Amino acid sequence: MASKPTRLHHRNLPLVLLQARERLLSHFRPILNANGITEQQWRIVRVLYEKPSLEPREIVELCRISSPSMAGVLARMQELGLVTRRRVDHDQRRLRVSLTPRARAMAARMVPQIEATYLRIEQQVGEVFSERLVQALDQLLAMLPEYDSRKAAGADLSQAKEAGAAGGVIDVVQ
Amino acid sequence: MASKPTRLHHRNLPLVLLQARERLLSHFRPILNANGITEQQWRIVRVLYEKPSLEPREIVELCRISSPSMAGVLARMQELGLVTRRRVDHDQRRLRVSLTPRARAMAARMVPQIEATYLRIEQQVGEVFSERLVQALDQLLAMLPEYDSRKAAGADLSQAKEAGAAGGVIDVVQ
DNA sequence: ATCTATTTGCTAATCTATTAGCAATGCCAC
DNA sequence: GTGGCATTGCTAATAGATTAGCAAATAGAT
Repeated sequence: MASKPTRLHHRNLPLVLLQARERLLSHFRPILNANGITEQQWRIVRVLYEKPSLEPREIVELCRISSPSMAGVLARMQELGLVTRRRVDHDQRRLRVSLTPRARAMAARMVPQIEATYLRIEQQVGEVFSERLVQALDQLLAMLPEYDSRKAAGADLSQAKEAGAAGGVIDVVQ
Repeated sequence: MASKPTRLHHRNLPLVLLQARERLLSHFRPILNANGITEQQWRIVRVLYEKPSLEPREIVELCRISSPSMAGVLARMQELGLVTRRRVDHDQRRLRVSLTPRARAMAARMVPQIEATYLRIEQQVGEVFSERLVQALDQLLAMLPEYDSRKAAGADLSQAKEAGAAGGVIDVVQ
């Protein structure tokens, strides 16, 4: 396939994404530190703040935290009095996680600071740019399927096309 | 300060960036696993593959790996026979890190696979989209300065404007 | 020449990611 | 019902991230 290049001609895109994320996080981290919670804990607080309760596998999906990590994170958060965990009656495997009143109060204090930070960032990079960037990232996620390491042979692009069509994706970043 | 919102109106942009990065990495991870190296190790191999040697602080900067992590990563890579470390004569603090021939050979085997994966991804999301996304992320990095937690008061935007002007940044994502 | 301040790489402690695997529960076909 | 099968949450081991801090070496000012 195309003369086997021995040098890399592409930027390290995952690295650029990492750097962009770190740059952004540097603006939010002081707020998290001031409240004594970690990034992952805040992601969980943030999604639980919108709903009365969620199950661990839902939080795993919403916060992009792996299941093995989630076990430890939730245990520590319970230890800190941020969440409660209780079994679901009709299915003893399952679990429901909720914010404690204390965590909910903390989130209410933090939300305005987080929002203010987003506004300050939009002021620096431009609101339009900011919105289009999010849109572009959403499009990437819609067009590029998760790689399934089990089906190594026989590249199947139908999944990508489905995702693209389903999401109503615009041509490009535009 | 616009009336202290108690709900979040912005998408979690760092989370979206994380998800995009993970989605991309899922396509590269099999290559790394097949060669028995981690993401961070590959980032280091990749930059050292282009140059004869680098110093740890340069690698830290290029690979976005924190200095405390770098110590352990380089120690493990030396243990695995991937890199060599030797002191600089005229400055006993400093260090020069190089790839071993074995690591260089491994990189030469991996580069074509990495390149092929980039091409496959570009095929799925569109080459133009891919290039514009990188461009947009570069613009974000140019416009948004690292937050300096030391200067809390007196927001100074001059740094952002300088960076924007210096980089020859286009209006928006476009 | 000496004293101070910075640079460089490192250790320590805690938390999270990744990979593999496992016990318990529930589902479902038979 | 019962035996296969998937789901749910978990543990264990290793690697990295984050925060704080530290010793040695160097550069700069006096």
